[in-house]
Amino acid sequence: MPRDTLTRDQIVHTAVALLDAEGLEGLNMRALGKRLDSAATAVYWHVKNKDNLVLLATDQVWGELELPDLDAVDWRTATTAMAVDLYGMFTRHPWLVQAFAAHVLYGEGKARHDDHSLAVYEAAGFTRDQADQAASAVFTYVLGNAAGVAATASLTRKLTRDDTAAEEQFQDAMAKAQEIAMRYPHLRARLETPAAATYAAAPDQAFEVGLQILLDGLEQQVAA
Amino acid sequence: MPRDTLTRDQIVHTAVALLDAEGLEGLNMRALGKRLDSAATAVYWHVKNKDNLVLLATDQVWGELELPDLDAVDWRTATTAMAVDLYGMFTRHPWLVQAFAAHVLYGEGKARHDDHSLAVYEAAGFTRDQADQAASAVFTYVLGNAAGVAATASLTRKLTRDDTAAEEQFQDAMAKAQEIAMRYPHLRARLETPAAATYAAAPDQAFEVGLQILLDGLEQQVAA
DNA sequence: GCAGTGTCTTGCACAAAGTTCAAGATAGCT
DNA sequence: AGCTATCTTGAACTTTGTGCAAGACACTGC
Repeated sequence: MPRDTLTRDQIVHTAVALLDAEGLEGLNMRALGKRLDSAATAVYWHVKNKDNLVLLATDQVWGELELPDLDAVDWRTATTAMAVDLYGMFTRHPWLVQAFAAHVLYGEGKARHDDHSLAVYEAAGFTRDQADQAASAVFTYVLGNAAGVAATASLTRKLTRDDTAAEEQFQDAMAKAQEIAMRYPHLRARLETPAAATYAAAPDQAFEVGLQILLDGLEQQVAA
Repeated sequence: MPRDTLTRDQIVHTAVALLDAEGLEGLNMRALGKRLDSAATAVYWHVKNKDNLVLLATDQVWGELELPDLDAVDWRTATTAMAVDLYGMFTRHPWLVQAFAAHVLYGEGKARHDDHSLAVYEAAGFTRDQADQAASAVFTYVLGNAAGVAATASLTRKLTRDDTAAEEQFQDAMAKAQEIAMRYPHLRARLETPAAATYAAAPDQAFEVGLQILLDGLEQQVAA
């Protein structure tokens, strides 16, 4: 064993931690080096470049997912569990969404997840095309939700860090948003009612309800 | 009129063009300056910073959307049209997705769109909460689809530009992806059949079918 | 016509960040 | 003990965002 040498695994792990804490634009090689107690450039021996590092981090994170037992539960329970789990992954690692929008990321983790999805749908009586469609639609829906979460996370990070200037900029944006919303009748109605905080304030709940609606649609399809 | 001065509008327009052509990471102030035939830093007189510029570009692009006449068509036709239009916007400007995942973007354009969505659903008999939920779910679904499109667009750009190194890297990734897929039975089955090109090759079609499924779910909800 | 002022543009410069490279350090092998 | 393969380091180059001071231009009032 060479002295106290870096590992690719250790680097990826640290990168994930950094990404979680600082977001995609907060990841930089020098900061990573500092966390690893090594020169920034030492990383380049183990990893081709930054893009590649993000890709490895993505693969790593997919490993967190648990796949439900196919025989133990009905398909809606199973797909709901998978979708919620996926959503959780994105929530824990908001930078993932940006990574997904920026590069085509297909690796072991996604393959494992997709395969299991397809298995669930096919076991439930979906044709192969229907299963494809269902898996794709659900993943897409989760990803879309995750984008909202990621945006919010980025904002939150900015606000908790340099509360000096960012705070008032935020207040400004909020005020402007409100002013805009007031000019549109349906949005206005929502602002003017106590129950205003419906879905905007509870993205997780909106996600789950929407998911069930989507699954309703899928169920209807397979029943026909 | 001062000589040949820059306009904020002109800058934003050019920025959109550059973003469309080069993607989010292809937008830089010096390139923008070159397109505008001015110094890169001249932009800073009209725009606070790069983030702000992207935000303005986003607003600009929302203006492209057409809103269907509420009385002319039934709600499914209307929402389908809106969703497809939205999807088109994301397809034409893939960088939008990344922008949406990176910042909370709420402006005139989104407000206008949201308001009209809500109007459609409420006119169709959805309760207010149901309308909220429906609008959110559909937008989210479109955004998720757009993420896939954006990723592909970024890849395509990379491939058409420096075909030298990127090409073989791409082939490499494809080969690896295939190798992975072969280890998972359901994915493998899809690779081994002529009909393999189902949804992976036709994202637009998958989008529309999935959208209808989601709308089925929503319809069921309002009928109950 | 001319000085003055407000509006915009430019060039310079700096800092942050990705990446390369040559040189150094270390562990194991002979 | 020396050689080599494996890593680490520091310096350096490049790209990119952005601040700043100085300049250029048009329009005003005299």
